[in-house]
Amino acid sequence: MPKAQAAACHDRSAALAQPARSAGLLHFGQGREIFQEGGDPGVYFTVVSGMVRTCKFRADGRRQIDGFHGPGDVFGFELAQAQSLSAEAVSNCTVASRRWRNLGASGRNVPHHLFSHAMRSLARTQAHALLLGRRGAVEKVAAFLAEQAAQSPDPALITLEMTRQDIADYLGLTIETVSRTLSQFERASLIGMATARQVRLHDAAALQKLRD
Amino acid sequence: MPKAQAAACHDRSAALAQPARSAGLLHFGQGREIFQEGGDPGVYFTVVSGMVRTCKFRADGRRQIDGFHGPGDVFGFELAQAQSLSAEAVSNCTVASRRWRNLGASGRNVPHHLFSHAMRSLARTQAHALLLGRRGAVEKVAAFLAEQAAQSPDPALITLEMTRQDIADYLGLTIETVSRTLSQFERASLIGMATARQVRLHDAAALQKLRD
DNA sequence: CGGTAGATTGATGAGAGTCAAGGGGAGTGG
DNA sequence: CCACTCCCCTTGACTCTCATCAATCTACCG
Repeated sequence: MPKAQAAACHDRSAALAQPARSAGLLHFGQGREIFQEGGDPGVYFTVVSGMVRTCKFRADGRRQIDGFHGPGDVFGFELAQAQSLSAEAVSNCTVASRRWRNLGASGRNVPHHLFSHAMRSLARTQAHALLLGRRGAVEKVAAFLAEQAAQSPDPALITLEMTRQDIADYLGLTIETVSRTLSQFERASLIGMATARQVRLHDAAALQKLRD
Repeated sequence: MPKAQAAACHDRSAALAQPARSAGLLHFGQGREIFQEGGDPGVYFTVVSGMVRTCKFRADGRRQIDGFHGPGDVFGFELAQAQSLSAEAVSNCTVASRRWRNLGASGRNVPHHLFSHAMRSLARTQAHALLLGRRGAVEKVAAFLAEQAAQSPDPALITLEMTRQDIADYLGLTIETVSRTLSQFERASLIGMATARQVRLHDAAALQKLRD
């Protein structure tokens, strides 16, 4: 089965160590697993520093990334659902875990911030579904760059914390297609890449057009 | 532009009539618009009978369907976000509208049922994103059939209320590919189609495997 | 100075999109 | 009751994009 190769690229057995615990904050080294499918549904997390990915593993070993989460972002809400995702550290990162009671159908009210987190997760996931619905690698990669630029301190300079494989699994493409599309953008002078992880947007307007 | 053709297939100008109002319940004829992007964010809806689709229209006229909603399902929560979707009646349907205050950051608690709706919308959207991330028409269509079967009174007999175009826009495929894939399933005796809208699952286990 | 993981590039083929031409089925009107 | 029409669906032929397989290339680290 040819797809087994891709699975090996992000073998989960590589991430087994226990995180350091310090005043409710958890630290994870790059690639470490933060929680896995079927974890404790009574907690959720906030990213303090670094970047986290939430993902789903298929039966055939293929991986699909649900989202990238930077400082301030909340993740792990999905645990309340049957939908179980796992989470891993894209880079060295610190996350804060919070316990909460899922009140079930108890009829009690819910703290506003929890509702707010749910709504933001919903918006994020809808945007992702919209992205995945696009046909064409160009549209997807352009949309991805725009998304990253929006979260960057300097919207013209993106520092990608994730690998090409991560991007591919997020966009529903292969690593080669992502790479080729970025090269294509560079040849067209839409972007410049000092290193593979440093992307400068030369023509944001043109990229905007490519998004759709 | 070749894609303009597809846009004409679901021209929104065809749906302009006002719905009948009766005790908070709204009735919509097939194809009618229930709300459009940028509508009143202070209401959400529950399907009483029939089926509703929520969708997004792109600049080039292409349509992407966010979800299908049957009796009991809640939709329109997205209105609270910048993410605006529109909603249309797939079949003749009745929906109940409810008003709610989006409390913003007021710090007050939120009624539990609202939170519950948000979480279910989140789960639904995540499942859809997972579906769209699949590569291959076979996987997508098989997953779609499984999804429909799960909501059907008889899990072995699906009555599709939506057109092939709806299905295609939901799966990120073309109408031809959806049609061909269903025909392929039928030739393989995985399903049987008395009419184009009546699908009998002959081999649910095999379809399950195709989902991946 | 290797060694390794990540990234790029090329060649090739499978699969989905596109364009185009028919087949029903349901409703309408004669 | 039949003919007509419109819309939806299906099927075929062809094109093109992207996945796949394979070979480097680069940067980083021991």
